[in-house]
Amino acid sequence: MADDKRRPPTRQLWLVPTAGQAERSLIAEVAVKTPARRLYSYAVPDAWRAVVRAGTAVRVPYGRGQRLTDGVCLRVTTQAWDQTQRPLAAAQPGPAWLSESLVELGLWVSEYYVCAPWKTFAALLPSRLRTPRVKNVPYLRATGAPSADRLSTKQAALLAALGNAEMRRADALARAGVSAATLRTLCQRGLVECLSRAEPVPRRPWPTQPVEPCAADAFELTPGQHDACQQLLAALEPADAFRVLLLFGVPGSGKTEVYVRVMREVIRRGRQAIVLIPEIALATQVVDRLARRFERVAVLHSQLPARLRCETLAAVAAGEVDVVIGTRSAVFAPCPKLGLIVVDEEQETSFKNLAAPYYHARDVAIKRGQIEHVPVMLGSATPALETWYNVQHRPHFQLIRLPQRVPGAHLPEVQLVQRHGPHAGPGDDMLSPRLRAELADTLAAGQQAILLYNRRGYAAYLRCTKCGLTVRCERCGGHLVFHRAEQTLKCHRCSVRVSVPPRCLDSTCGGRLAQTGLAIQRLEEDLRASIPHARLLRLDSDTMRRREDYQQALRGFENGAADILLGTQMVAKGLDFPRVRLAGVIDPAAALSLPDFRAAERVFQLIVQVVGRAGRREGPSLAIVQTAERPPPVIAHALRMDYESFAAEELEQRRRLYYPPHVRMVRLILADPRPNRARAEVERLAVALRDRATRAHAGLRVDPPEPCPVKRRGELLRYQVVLRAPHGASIQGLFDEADRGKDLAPRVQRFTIDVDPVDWL
DNA sequence: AGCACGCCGACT
DNA sequence: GTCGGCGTGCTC
Repeated sequence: MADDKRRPPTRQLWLVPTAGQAERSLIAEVAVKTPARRLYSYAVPDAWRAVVRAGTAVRVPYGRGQRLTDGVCLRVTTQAWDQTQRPLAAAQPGPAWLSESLVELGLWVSEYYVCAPWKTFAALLPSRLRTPRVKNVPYLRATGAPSADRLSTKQAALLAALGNAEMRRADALARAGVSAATLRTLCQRGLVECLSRAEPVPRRPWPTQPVEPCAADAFELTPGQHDACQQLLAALEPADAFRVLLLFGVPGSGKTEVYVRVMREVIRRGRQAIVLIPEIALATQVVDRLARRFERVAVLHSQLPARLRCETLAAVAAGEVDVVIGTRSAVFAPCPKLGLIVVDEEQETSFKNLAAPYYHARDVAIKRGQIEHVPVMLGSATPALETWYNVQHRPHFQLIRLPQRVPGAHLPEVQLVQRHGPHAGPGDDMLSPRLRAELADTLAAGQQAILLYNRRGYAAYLRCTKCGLTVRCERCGGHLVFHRAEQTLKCHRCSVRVSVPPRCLDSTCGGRLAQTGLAIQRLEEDLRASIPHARLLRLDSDTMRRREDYQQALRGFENGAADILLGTQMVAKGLDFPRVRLAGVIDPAAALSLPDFRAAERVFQLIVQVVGRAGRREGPSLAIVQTAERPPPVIAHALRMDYESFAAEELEQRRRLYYPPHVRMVRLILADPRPNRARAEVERLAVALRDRATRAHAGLRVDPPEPCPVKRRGELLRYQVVLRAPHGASIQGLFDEADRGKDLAPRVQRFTIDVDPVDWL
C-alpha cells in the first residue's frame, strides 16, 4: 500500500522504423559521452543503415529527457531488438577510421587503464571526428491547403515536384526547374511551408600530402647494424609476426639507420610503419633524419592544428602515407595495413599520457602489435627496466644488441670528480677545480662544452633566517623557486609566478628571507663572471618559450655560435654536436632524494645521455661527472656506461622492495575541496581494498594511504593510495568488482586511477 | 557529466 | 506546511 510511491521502473518502449522486423534488427554498440565504464546499445533506424559502421560518430538519446549526446559507434551487430534499446538519432556519413583492430585496441586501453570507453576513444580520434557535424538545411512541404487563385505553370510544377513528402528546398527547386521567386508566392499564399531540418554535413574530401624529396641510402652499414637488420627482417617473415624486439645500442651506434632499413622493407611489402618518438625529440634531428628518407611521410605532433591533424589522419587512413612519425597518440594512427611499430628512446617518460586514459604509448604499441600481428621495435641505449625485465622473462621479447658505435664516433672517457661538501651558497664555487681546468682547455682549443645542471631557477627556495619558514606555492604547497633575472618566485609545478616578498610571510615574525640552495642561473652567473670571454648559451624552459626557440638555439650551438651550452636535462636529448669535447654533469645524484622509486634509473639515463652528446666525431673527448659527496652505486655504473650491471643491481633492489617491473602498480588519487573528505575517504578505501586483498586477490598489497607529493592542486586537497600486485589482471578484476559493489567508489570530487604510474606528483 | 529523486534543515 | 540544499543513483 505504501508502495505506490515506489513505482516499478518504467520500461519505456521505443518506436523504431524497423519495428516490424524486431527479430533481426541492426544494433549499434556505442561509446557514449559519459563516465560510465561500459558501452550502450542502440537500434539503428533504416534511414541510417547505410551510414552507421564501426567508427562512425553518432548522436544518441541518453539520460532521461530527449537530449542527444555524442557517441562513437564501435560495433554493429544483427540481433533481436529487446525494445528497451532506443533508436540512435543521427550519424556522420563519410569515412569511418576505426578498424576492427583499433576498436579492439581502444577497448583494451579502456579496460587496462580503467577508463570510460568514450574518454578512451576521445584520445584516439580527433574531436572533429567524434561529433557529427550538423547543419540546418531548409526543407519544403506542401501544406495541402486549397488554393484560392489559379496556379501558374511554375507554381504547379513546384507543387507537383513536392508531392506529399518533405523535400530539401534546393532539391525541390532544381527538380521543378523554378526559381526562389515562385516559391515565395506559394509560401505567401500558405500553400507551401518552409521547414528546417538538422542534417549531417558530409566532410570535405581530404587533400593528399605533399611529397617531399627523399634521400637515398647512402650509408654503409656497420657489421653490427647489418646483423641487427638481418634479425629484424627475419622477424617480419612469420605469418603471425608479433614480437617485441629491443634494439639495444649505446648512443651513436646508429639505431636510426637500422629503423630506416627495416621500414624500407616493410613499405616494399605494401605495409605502413609507425614511429613513436618522445615529445622532446620532435624538436631534434631524429625527425628530420627519418622523414628525409621516405617519400610518403606524415608527422603528427601535439601542436598540429585540429584541421590539419584530421587531414593528415585521413591521408593515413586512405593508405596514402607509408610512414607515420609522431608522439604518443600516433600509436593509434589508422594505418590500413600496419607492418611495423618503432618506439624510439622507449625509456622516455613522455610516452605516458598525462590525462585519462593514462596509457603508456610503448605498452599500447606492444598490445597493438599483438592484435595486428605486427612486430614492435623498441630502441634505446638505456632501456626502461620494465623492458629489460620483459626481454629476460617473456617469450615474445627478443634482445638485439648493437655493440659498436658507427665509424668515427668514439665514446668519451668518463671521469668522476668529487666536490666535497654541499653547495653552500653565494661565494662558493659550484665547479670543481678539475672541471674548471678542463673547461679552460676546451675553450683554448676552440672546442665546445656542454654542462648539465638539472635545476631551474637561481635559488631553490627562500627561507626566513629567523623562524626557518620557507616560501611556498599557494596552489600546490611546493617550494617557490627564486628567479633572479625576472625578480620573481616561480612554482615549477603549476607555473604560478609571484613577486618576491620583502620579509618573512609570518607577520608576527617578519624576519629576513635568505636565498637557499643553488640552481642553474647561479651557475650561469658564476661562469659569466669567471670566464668572461666564453660565449655561453643557457638552455632551460625559462629561456626557451617555444619549440622554435629551442630548435634555433640548438642549431646555433651546432654551428659554433656559442662555446658552452649550459642547460637542464633539455640539453641531454636528441642532438649530436660534432665539436663538443667536454661534457660536464653537475651533481646528478641530487635527484636520488626525490620520492620516486625510479630515481636511480633516471639518473643513470641522464648521465649516459649527456656523455653520449660528447665526442661524436672529431678526436678524443671527455665527460666529467661531478658529485658533492661519495658517489652512490648508480654513478659508478654510469661512469663505466655499464647498463647491464646497473640493471641487474637495480632489478634486484626493486625485487626486494616489491616494486615494478616485478609487480604491477596502480596509484589511486582522491581529491576534494572539503577539509577532511579526501583523507577520510582514502582511509576508508584502503580498508576496503585490504579487505578484498586478503580474501580474493593473492599478492595484492595496499600501501598505507598518504597525502600526494603535491598535497594541493588549487582548491583540491589530494591523497593517494598505491596498490601493487604480481599481475595486472588482479587489479583490473578489482575495479570490475568496484563497478558492482559500491565500496570502491570513494565519494570525492575527483577520483583518478593511474595504472602503471610514472609520475608521482 | 547531467539530471531526478529523496532526505534534511530553515523559512513563510 | 513548503522551499531548496546536497548526497546518491542512473542513464541502452
